[in-house]
Parts: sequence; structure tokens; C-alpha cells
Amino acid sequence: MDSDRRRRPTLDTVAAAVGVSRATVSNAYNRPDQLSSSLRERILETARTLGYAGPDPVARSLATRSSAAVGFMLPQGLSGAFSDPALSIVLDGLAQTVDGHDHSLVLMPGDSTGGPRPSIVSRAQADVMVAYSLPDHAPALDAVAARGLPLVVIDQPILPNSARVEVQDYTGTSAAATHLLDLGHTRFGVLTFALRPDGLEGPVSHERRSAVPFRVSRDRLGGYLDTLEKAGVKPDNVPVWEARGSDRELGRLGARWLLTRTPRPSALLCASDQLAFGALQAARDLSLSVPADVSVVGFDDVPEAAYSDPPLTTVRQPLADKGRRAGELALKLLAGGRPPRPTRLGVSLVERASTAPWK
Amino acid sequence: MDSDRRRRPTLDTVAAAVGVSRATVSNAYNRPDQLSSSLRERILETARTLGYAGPDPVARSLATRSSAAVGFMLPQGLSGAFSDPALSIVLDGLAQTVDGHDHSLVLMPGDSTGGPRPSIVSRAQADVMVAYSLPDHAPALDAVAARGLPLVVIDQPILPNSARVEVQDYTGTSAAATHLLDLGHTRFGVLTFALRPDGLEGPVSHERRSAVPFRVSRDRLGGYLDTLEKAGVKPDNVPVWEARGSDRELGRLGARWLLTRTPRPSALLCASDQLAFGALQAARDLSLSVPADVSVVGFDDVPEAAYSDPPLTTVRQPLADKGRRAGELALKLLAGGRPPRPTRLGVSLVERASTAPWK
DNA sequence: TGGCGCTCCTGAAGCGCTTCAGTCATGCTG
DNA sequence: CAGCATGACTGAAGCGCTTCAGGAGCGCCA
Repeated sequence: MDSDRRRRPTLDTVAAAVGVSRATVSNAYNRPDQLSSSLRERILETARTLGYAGPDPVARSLATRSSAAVGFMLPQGLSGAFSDPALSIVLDGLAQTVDGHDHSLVLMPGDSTGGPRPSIVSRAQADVMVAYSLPDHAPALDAVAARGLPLVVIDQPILPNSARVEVQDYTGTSAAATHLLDLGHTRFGVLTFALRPDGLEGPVSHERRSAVPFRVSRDRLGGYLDTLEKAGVKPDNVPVWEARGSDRELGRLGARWLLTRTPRPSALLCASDQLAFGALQAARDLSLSVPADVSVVGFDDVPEAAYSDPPLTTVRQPLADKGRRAGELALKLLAGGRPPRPTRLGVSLVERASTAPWK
Repeated sequence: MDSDRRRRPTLDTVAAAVGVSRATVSNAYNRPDQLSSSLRERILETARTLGYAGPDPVARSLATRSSAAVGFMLPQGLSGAFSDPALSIVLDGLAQTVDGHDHSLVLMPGDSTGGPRPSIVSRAQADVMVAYSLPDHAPALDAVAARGLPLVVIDQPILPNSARVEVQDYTGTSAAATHLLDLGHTRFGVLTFALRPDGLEGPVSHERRSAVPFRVSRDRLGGYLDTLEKAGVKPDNVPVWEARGSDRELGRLGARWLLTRTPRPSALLCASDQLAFGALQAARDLSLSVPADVSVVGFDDVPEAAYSDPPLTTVRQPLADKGRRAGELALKLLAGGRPPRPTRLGVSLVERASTAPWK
């Protein structure tokens, strides 16, 4: 208590101790060229002995009207979110970019609304927000708008006045479906992550497939189903399982269901690599061989996809780039730039050993 | 540019518009009981039409001398950090606790020094810091001390005046080693994550085993080796592989090396489940059967350990509790509490199918 | 009717810092 | 030596908010 109560030294404390003005001490920290280096040394030295650790970040932010932080909004809680390495990679790219410019990162995990609580967003000390894969109309987005903060959106629908970076999800899954069709497959199963933020899980009904608020889920699912349909495979004949999230165990569960339909699908189209890994596992559980008995494709091309058993055919998206690009956009908006036209990152199909021609 | 320049409304703007004092508007947001609800409604309504999104968080923090945020310091970059689900789970527990009290989370990823850069720490807008598994003497810790911020340490050595939550790492690995000895094993290999923050990887020399700055690595390794030694297994006869991080692929690499020593170990002692999963994979690669040809133990008991193939014998630590407890401690320190005595969470050996008697 | 206790609202003093327009020597130029 | 640029430092005005000691008005009781 006692030592807590002894108020911490401030700029003034140091200024008084050295016998200079407060402005000078401030300059010692922020504009070394504004004072003689001898005086600067003296000031820093005094600060040290007084236990002054530099300008208070909050006061500094108020005065400069910039908190040097970017807020990162997630669609769900942290443990769910990070079970998919794709997010880690994106976030890492973002963090590095932002960190390189001495900005910090404020994490805002989501809840059942599919995004952080608005009150959290309104109070976050950040001067630009990044929305990662939030559902359409997440309340958090309104809160950002209300504050008038610049926004960069990753994997999300068009929002007025925001910067955007996204990936050709539809194109990607469409290519994967085509690949499988070319291999002669005719019976498919689709394994997707959440279509809506309501936490449901299970086979996806016809109506649930429409009006999907998560753009990414919508596009990936659409890319699969539309392409199959064009090739004459009726969507109604394609069982779709919706997992609560994108993780291996949930994927295994869903794949088990898909692989026990009759007729059994000869190809599983997954919305992410994690789900696909789960599918590989499920196949193993059922003593099915991949790709002899069933082909599996994923999406993301996380590092592990190259090493899984068998190595996974998947759609590659440039995850680290995505994060870096989002970081750059955030910094640019911070610097007062207008939101540039959306960055659309390309994808490409990486054929490995989890897919094979159907007999 | 134009609309950006139109300065945002402030408390005063609203106060003037409604014709009340600024204090009253402030009360409308923070102390509803201090004004008539009709006036409050009028104020909120006016604020809405003016586009005022509530008190500015930074100014608020300055005035209240509290930024309502907890800083989380990591030993490494985000992508590395999150490849281990253990961290996600801990962080999730922390985030939920903290979020429940309307505090936000500032993430500070580490670099090659084994922690965030001190300048980042000095400028972070947080009023309590949580250190997660930083190495001894990380510069970031000095920065925290310099600012006089309360600190809670997870998995880290004693630091003066800090709250602490840790786990019985030594006890845990010791129990695992005992389990294997009881099963009749005599040839062991150890697979650990980073012993030092220098990014090296490979077989661990004798001198590198001493003075390990990561407490967790030190204790887990110690628990394994000491216990084996007590049973008559010379440490020098136990090959140890150090992986750069705790992820599956790195584990696979290390395990491959361990499993190709002669004589081949009949039991692999891993410092984490991720590494153990990698070891299972490596065994599969080498057509070794687990546990017939080689037993494997992990540490953490992440959810997947129950579902791996085979299910993993591992040391359970209460990950979510760890995070929650850290969150509670952070909040407590924030409220002015003294650091209580360290919380030491128990561990227990969970025997599953990845270990078996040695013939 | 005077006094008391409410409820509702205000004035003003900060919170700790940045920044900008100066002030004041000092040295240099012509 | 006047004139002027230059370098080194300062004063003071904010940044947008919270909070606390009051003050005004009002109903109520004795």
C-alpha cells in the first residue's frame, strides 16, 4: 500500500529536479534534436535515478490523439479461434507489420454474437480496427462505425469506407471441385465450418445453406456446390456437415458422419485444412484408405498440409501476406490515407496425395 | 480528408447541445443514478444524433488513471506461439476472465530476446502485465519493473513483488518417467522445446542442459532426467533433442532423430503434447508401432490427446484454470491487492494407449 | 415558517503529456 | 557594429475526460 501510494514521478518531477521546463524533458524523450545532448543526458540520468520510466503512454496518447494500437476483432473466443493455425499465421503477419511501426495489438475476442461485444469495442484503446472474418452485421462493426474509427476488413463483405483484404475463396473451392470432377468423382460430401454464429453443428438443411452471414463460409461452400451443380451434381444429393469451428476434432466428427452416408461419398470437400485433417483421421478410423477409398481436399495450405498422412491436396492462400497486407492497410489508414481498392489475394490448387482418380 | 477533419464531437459538444454541464453528460454515461432518467435519455439521444459514441477511452483512462487493459507478453512471435494449443487455452481462460470485467487484452509478441521489445512494453497501454513463459532475465521484465506495473507471471521463476501461477512441471515429468520405468523401459529419448531463446535446434549437448533460462523447459527436462538417473539411467545415455518450438512438425523432426539412434529408445519423453504428436507421426513414418515398438508420453493433456492415434499418455495440467487464475490475479493486483502467495496447480498422469510395458 | 435533507446539477481542478509560438543569447556576416 | 540567422530552451494552451465539493430548488416536518 505504502509504496503504491507514493505517486509515480512525472515529467514535472524530472523537470523540477533538473531545473528545466517540462517541455524540455518531453523533448529529451521525443525530439532529441531540440536540446543539447549534454542536457539530454543529464535529464535521462536524473529520470533514471528518480525512477521515471518515460512519458506515460496514456497521457501521451491523449496529447497526440493517437494510441498507437490496432484493434483486432475475432469472431469467437480465443481457444476456438486459435485452434486453426491459419489465424495464427495471419495474425502473426499483422503483428509483425504493426510491431515494426511500434504499434501494439489489442485483441478483442468474440462471443456468441459472432464478434466482440460492442461495449468492448467502444472502449478499446486503438485507433484503427481490423475485423477478422466477422459475420455480416456483427454488432461490433456498428460500434466501430459509431466511433468513426478506420476499419480494415479481412475476409468479410463490403462495408462502406473500409479497407479490405480478401481471398478468392469461391474461385479456390471451385477449382478444387473441378479437380475432383476431372478425376471422375461423382459422389461428394462437404465439410464446412460455421455458417452462422449460432453455435449449431450437424447436417446442413437446405434453408440453412442460404443467407449465410459468414462470407467466407458462404463463398467456399458456394464454390463447391455451384461447381458441382454445373457439372450435373444436384446440391440436394451432396450432404453438407457444418462444424462449429475449424478444428481437427470437429472435422473428424463431421467426416465420420459424411463417410457413413449411403452411398458413401468418394470425395470430401473441406472448407479448411484443419477440417480436412480431421477427415483424414476419420477415414483412418473407418479403415478407409485415402485416396484409394476416398479423396480429400482442404483449403488454406497450412504448413502441415505438406506433411500430413497423406499430404493434403488443398487450395493455397497466402496467409502471412494476408496479415501483412492488413497491417499495412491499417497503418496507411492511420496515416490518414483513404481506403484503397480492396486487395484480393490469389489462390492456387496444390495437388498432393490426398486426391486420386475415382475408379 | 474533409470528413476526417471535421473534429469529432466531445463531451462538451453534447453538453452545449443539450444545455447542461459537461459533468452531467459524463454522469449520464458513468453514473446514471446521478441524474434524472429523463435528462439522461435526452442526453443520450442528443449524443446519438450528434454522432458522439461515448467518452473517449484514452481521455477516460487518463482521468481515471486506469486503462482497463491487461498486457500479455509472449516469449515469441504469434505464429510460433499459437502452434501450441496449450497457449490458446490458457489465453482463452485469461481473456474470458478479463473480458468479463470489461478489460481488454494487449498482446505483446516476443522476438529473439525471448520476450517483447522493452520499448513496446514501456509504451503499452495496460495497467497490469502478464508474462507467459518468458525466459529468466528477459529485458521485457525489466521494462515492466521500471514502469512499476503489477506483474503476474505464468510459468516463470520467482520475481520480486509479482503474483505467480505455475504448475508442478517437475513433479509431472518425474511421474511420467516413473511410469515408464515401472513399465520396464530402459532406453529413453527426450524431446523438449526451446531451452534457450536463441533459436537453436538439434541434439542437446551436456553443457547446454545446464543453466536453462526457460524455467518450464528446465523443470520438465529435469523431472525426466533426474528421475531416470535415480533409477540408474545415466543422463549421458539419454539422447535429448531440442526443438525450436512446441509444434507437431518440429516434434516429428526431433523424434525421427531420436528413433534412429542406436540403440533405439523404447520410450520417448516429450515436453509437450504437440511434440508427442509429432513423435507419433515420426514413429508411423518409420513404421514403428506405438506402443508396441516405442512408448510415447506427452505433457499438457490438450483435448486432442484423448483422440490421437493412439490416444496419448500424458501429464495433465489444468490449462484453462491457469489462464483464469492468472486473470483473477491480474484483476486483483489492479484493485490494489498485494501479490498473494504463488498459485501452484497440480498435475496428474493420464495413462492412455501410447505407453505399454517393455518386453 | 424556519430548518433539514433530498435530488439534481454545476464549476473547476486536475490527469500527464505534446506542441507551437516565442524569448534570449550567441555567433556570424558584411 | 548593426543586422540577422541559428540553436537552446520556455510558457501556456490544450487533448477529452472524471470527480468532488458545493449550490439551487423543493417538499416535508415540527
